[in-house]
Amino acid sequence: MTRTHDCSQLRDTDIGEEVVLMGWVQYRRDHGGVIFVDLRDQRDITQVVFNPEVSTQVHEKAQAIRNEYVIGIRGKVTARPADMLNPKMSTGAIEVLAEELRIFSEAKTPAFQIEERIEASESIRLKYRHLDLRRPKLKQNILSRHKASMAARQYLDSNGFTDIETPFLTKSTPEGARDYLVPSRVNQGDFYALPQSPQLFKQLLMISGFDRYYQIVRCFRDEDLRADRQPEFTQIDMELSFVNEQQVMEVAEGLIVRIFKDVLDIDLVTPFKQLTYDEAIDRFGLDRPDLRFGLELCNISDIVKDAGFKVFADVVKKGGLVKAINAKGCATFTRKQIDELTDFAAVYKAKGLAWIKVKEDGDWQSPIAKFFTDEEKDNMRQALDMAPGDIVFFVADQPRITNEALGQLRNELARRLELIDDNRYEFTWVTEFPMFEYDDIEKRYQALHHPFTAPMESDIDKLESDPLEAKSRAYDLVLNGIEIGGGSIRIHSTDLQQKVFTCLGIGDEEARDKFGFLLEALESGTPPHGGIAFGFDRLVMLLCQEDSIRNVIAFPKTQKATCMLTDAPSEATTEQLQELAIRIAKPAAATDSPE
RNA sequence: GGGGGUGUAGUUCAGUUUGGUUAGAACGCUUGCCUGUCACGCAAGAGGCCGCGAGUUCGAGUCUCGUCACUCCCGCCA
Repeated sequence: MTRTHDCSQLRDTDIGEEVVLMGWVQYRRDHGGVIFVDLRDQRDITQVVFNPEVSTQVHEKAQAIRNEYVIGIRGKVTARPADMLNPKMSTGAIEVLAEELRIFSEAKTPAFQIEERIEASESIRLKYRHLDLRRPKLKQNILSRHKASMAARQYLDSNGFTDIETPFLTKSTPEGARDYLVPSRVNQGDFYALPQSPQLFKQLLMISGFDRYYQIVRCFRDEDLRADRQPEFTQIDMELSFVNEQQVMEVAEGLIVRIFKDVLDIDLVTPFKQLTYDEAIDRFGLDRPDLRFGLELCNISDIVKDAGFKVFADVVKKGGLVKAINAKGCATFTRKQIDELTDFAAVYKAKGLAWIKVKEDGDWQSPIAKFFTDEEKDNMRQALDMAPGDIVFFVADQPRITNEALGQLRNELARRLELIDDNRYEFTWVTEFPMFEYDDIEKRYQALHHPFTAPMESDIDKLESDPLEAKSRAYDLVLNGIEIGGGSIRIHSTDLQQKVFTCLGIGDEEARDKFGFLLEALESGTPPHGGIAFGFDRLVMLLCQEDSIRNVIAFPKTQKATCMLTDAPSEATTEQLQELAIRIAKPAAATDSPE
């Protein structure tokens, strides 16, 4: 028996033809006489009919069929009776009258039904991933992912990029995320690290003279998971020589345009918007603004710096920020809703959420209204465009907290007020990031992007004089409030690289030890270069309108980084550990021996 | 590491507020009937460690404490 067609192909033009179809049984409908089977394969569903008038033997055999059995049938394509067409099926004009049946494989009753409309909990779906992948949504997501991947490869190939693989077993780096370690048997006691990204290798490739590199590559970070974070994830990674920021962004935009065209048939308009980091923070509070709605933040620090309301005035005096959002027409918010929003802001460390409702007569209803002079009120009214029916929310705190809390509140308000159009795609670049931020816990500067990002030329002097003011040549691409990619122009001189290491508190010795190979390579003739990496899973998630990257990864991990299908990770055998010279020393609390 | 949510039949859930005697529904499953269904229909039936462990109580799915799993978020992570 040889398959002649798949379950998506047959139409009324095929009537009379003898065909062989193979697939899974979606439904069996036994009418006592005639039996209908909806036969499903990857591509679609075709109805098969077992009629005792055609063959009593085959009909009898078909009675044993159950859902998810894998069968093959040979038969004639026939027209359905005129009033029995099924317009819901692409193959609904025909059916195949079975003359021969093979049951390739029986199937246990599945843990959940292979149907879109049937809900199943995430843990069940993960445990039986092979079944979930049979269902339309997940299957479509995986196919979209493939389309996106093919679009990227074709675009990059036709733009002169070379796909070059880089090692997975590589060297641990001190900056950035926690590494996944792999013990070395040949070199007992030593460990490889799985790459957090191929960053250094792609820079080395530029130094090698491959002037346009790309890779769709797995990356590994041993950090806690989120809906949009898995321990292993995929990047579209690229690097170019002899380019500046604008050139990288242009190529990257072309890539995104191509992917949206091929996957969704959407024509995006380029160039994308560009915001500086400072402007993004000022207007939206976050470095990944969602531009699908307004509700911009307003800095009223100057207006309230001398106000009788000490909470505001003191914050400004200590170098903090007072900012506000006007939720137009939302003065109807109840006390309960305001409390919920206050709790929401508290998650981001805001100590409070002040508010002012503007009543219909223009008067303010607010616990804090009495603290302001008429002039301050007028200024606020003007700055915030306050009209009857509005409610304004305020956060006063250190700049970071004010911006983060109010920026997140902005997103939350938009969700609650349903201001977000799910079918819109608002891209923006965010540029001119700071080089460093200060880590209060480790008492040192940390690279906002990574240690190989070049500073803006005009800011090189600030590396020593005022590191926090130095801006970098980094850029992020943000789509609907989600960072989907980021990159930078890199440092291509040893001197500058060493200066940046110094800022980061990486001494000469440590630099030689950890990055010696890079410093060595930089001295061997390095082209100016830069690149970008896209979070492929996140991108596909957005293309598929999913809210978790687990739904676009064939075999994802749980929030505790386990695989419910294979039960990984699991213990190693004593022999394995001996070969690696590893002894397990779990904390005493983990043993369950009685006291 | 911290906070929230969920956990009851194969699956999705109700029941938990206010403890009470036999834990329900839908879908699925099994069997029988049915020659035009397409989420077929009709009839009958099977199916429960109420996540796990302690405790309170005459009595716990329900209350308390602990614990485990899944999930969302903060921290962490670009």
